[in-house]
Amino acid sequence: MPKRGKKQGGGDSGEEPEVPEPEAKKNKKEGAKGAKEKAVEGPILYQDPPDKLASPGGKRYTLKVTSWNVDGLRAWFKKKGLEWVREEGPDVLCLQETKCAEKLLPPEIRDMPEYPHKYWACSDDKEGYSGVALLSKTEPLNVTYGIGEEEHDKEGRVITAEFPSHFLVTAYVPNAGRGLVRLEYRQQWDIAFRAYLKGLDARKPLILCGDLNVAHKEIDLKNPKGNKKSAGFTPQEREGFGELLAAGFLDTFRHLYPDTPYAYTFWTYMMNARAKNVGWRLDYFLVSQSLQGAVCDSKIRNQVMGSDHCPITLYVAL
Amino acid sequence: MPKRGKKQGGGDSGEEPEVPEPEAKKNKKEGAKGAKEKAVEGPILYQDPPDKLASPGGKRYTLKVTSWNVDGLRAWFKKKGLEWVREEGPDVLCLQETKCAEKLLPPEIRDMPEYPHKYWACSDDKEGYSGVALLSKTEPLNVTYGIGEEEHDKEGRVITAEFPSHFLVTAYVPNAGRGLVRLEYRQQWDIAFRAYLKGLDARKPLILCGDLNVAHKEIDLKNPKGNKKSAGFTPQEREGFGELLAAGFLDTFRHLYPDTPYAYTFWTYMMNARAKNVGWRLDYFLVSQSLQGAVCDSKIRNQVMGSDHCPITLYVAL
DNA sequence: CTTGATACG
DNA sequence: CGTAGCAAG
Repeated sequence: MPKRGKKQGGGDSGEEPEVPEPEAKKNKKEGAKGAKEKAVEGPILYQDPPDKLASPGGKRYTLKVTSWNVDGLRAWFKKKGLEWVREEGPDVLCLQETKCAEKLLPPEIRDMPEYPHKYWACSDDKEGYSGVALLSKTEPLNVTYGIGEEEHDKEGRVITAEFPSHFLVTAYVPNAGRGLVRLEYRQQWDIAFRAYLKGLDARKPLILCGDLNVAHKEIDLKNPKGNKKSAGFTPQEREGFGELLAAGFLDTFRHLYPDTPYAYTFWTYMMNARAKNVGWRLDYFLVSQSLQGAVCDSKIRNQVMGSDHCPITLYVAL
Repeated sequence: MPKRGKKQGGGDSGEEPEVPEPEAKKNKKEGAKGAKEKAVEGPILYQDPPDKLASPGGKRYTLKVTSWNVDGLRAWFKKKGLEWVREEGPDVLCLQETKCAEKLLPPEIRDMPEYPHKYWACSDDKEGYSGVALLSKTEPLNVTYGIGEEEHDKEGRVITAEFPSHFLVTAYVPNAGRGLVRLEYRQQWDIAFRAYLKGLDARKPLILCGDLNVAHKEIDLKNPKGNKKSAGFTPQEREGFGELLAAGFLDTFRHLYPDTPYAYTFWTYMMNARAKNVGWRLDYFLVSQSLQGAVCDSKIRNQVMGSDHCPITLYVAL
């Protein structure tokens, strides 16, 4: 294999073969030029609708959670990610792929007064790998790290905060890797993680957020055809996600917007994918079935820069 | 030892204890304020005098050579180093620390028409380490790589070009390393390299240029007191240089400017050393004694940016 | 501090 | 492409 080839051949995330798009004219075009057959289409963008702040039952939200895979907290911080968070003002902020030991955190976030309660997890072995964080305005009753299984808890991937009415879990699910080198492990993870969540759900309603590293259905990524063997869209990972839903959880965004395409939360930095909206929906808010009626909105802040993922925000009326 | 301390304690290059400087007022100061005892002195800069284009005997130069440790050719290229070279227009350009395999060279330099004759050396083992280059307007009679000793020729440190009237050797001498871990090897190198140069010199006059990784005397670095145990200013390295001169070579800059202080060619990127001119003279043009009368000038282009070393230029009338 | 190689995504 | 760590200077 080449050491640093520009292209790797088929299958990589972000590739976009020239498949004609069915709804090509839905979005903005340059002007109303008489479009010939091979007219150059603008990229198919996605505009998140205005936030709904009340539940279907008319109850105003009582909890706002933002989740963001920051792809390196220190770089994200330099790119003003935290300033956007201040404007968004969630009650709880969950971050994934922080890639930063606690002692190396920028003081501005380590000491951030808006979130007096901060919890950091990082990889035991590899410095600068993985890592998640949970910052809260109110103090949780209890906070735990990992999923209670030795072999899955070495990489700082899960934090669980217990609140009076619910659990909040943030996760950075293992990537299956280039060449799917870690797909087997990922399947083990999916089983263990699902069992963990079921256990929590049996005790209290649960909100799960984070980078689940899977696009569930074809609608959840730009190029499903070319990515059936890519990490994040293998049948195994998609089925894992299906089983999670079957275990009693709701994909809040897809529940509210069952047929909305082009709504992605991740774009590879390569090939200018983000400008072309060649993306994947990898970041989710899942909630216990019992919370279905409490969900006000599930947002994708896809205009917000600072990482190869965008932030997502959930409003719930608990 | 700390993993990433800001300071390492004494001995590192670039450190500047507050020794009162004898000629503190030689150079430009802010204004003519009545200077109190602890007045803040501006840094002691160095201004290279105008180029002398003729030899003491009145002969105009026939060869102009520029040498530059570029500290990574690709980064240097992005910083427009080559544009300065085009203005300088030497007949031969010698580069050290290219850190670049030939196949990864920027095409603009790989194909540069001004220098039809280009020679590249790089480290056999470690990619992106060491490496030198020699580019010439005229074609050498012969070009060789290394010094003819297996154990010293694995790191792409020497290129020798034979011209009708002289040899031109460019070298990147091994750094003795933090904690002097490679000082022993450096001493072996010095012996072997000196023998190599003597062999050439017995055949034809010789010009040696490059990063010799030693500051010869106290005048050749800003902080001699604090660096007696630092790589580049140990007694062993300084004596090695002395023996090279004793073998029949002339330090052209020091020959022309025997008492000029603050003339440096390297400044660590750390601690803002270059702005304060806390530097070292590590880059040299040495010539065979027989060429003494041919030397027109030996310049230090210390205003030129693009690396932690500045370029140097030699004019000779051969 | 800055370069480049490497791992990972 | 971009973020980390690392080795080297």
